[in-house]
Amino acid sequence: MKANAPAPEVSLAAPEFDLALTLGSGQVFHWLPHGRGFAGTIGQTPVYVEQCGGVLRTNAAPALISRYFALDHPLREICRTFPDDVRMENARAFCHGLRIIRQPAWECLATFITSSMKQVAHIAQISHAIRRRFGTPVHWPGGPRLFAYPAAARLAEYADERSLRECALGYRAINLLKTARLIAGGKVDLEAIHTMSDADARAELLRLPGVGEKVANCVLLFACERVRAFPIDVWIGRVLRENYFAGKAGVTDRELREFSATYFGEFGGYAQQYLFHHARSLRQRRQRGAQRHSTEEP
DNA sequence: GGCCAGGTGTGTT
DNA sequence: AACACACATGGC
Repeated sequence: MKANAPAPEVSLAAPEFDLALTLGSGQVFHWLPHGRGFAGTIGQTPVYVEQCGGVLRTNAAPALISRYFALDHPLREICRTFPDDVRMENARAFCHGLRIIRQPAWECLATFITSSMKQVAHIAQISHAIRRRFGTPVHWPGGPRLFAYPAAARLAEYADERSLRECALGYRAINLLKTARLIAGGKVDLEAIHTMSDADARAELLRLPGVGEKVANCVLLFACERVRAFPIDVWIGRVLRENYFAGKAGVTDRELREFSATYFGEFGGYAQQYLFHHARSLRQRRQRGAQRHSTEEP
């Protein structure tokens, strides 16, 4: 485990940041625990990064690290914009230091196309399977083999539905393949959405097979800096219904969308991520508690 | 072994 | 616009 962790060559200040929390919050899926930190890729670059208090140590360029982990986001001010209610306050306290990172758009899009009706752990498995099979191996000297996420053009050329199903994509395989072809063929320009309005960028993403409201919002939030984008999945749906609609029956998806678009403010995407991670962590805690309880029985 | 998972596409009222 | 339903796979 500790073998092959490179001597971190660079340090950079990272106040108001929790690396492990950020990487474990379900916005990115390929980072692996390594040495005292994590190993992964940022685009084509193999990266090792570890946190020691308010400092990050890494073998990569500080500018690359700083941009990817969004260390420039004014996190304290962002959290101040959250609405003042009990659930939000608990999530904010629990997620102190969690940042919305800047992922490469294609790998974010592709990963979330594979995410529907999948648990977080399984999304990570699929990401690694696709990287191993179609991605470029990269590594630092003496380090473990890491794989960059294959570009859309690479999947369009080398993958087919069968090989993607072998990566455990199931029925999502054809969607990823068709989307890769649309982007590789220039029918949809992922770069162009960065300069569009939120609404236009969302509409453009919705043209892609396997991309609905939820996945489009994930891409806008995690790859396009649209910090207001508010993905609503089963977890967030439950949080909203239970905490902001008093568990009332018959609340429609449309009502949830309209409520969340305004109530959580200009950094709604951040609020959403805090609520999401908090809710998932609470369940894990409950499950471990229940497990411990059941194993206490004779 | 049934239930659930960071949903989407399709077809029907 | 709202709803029902199918869709693969793995963890618990």
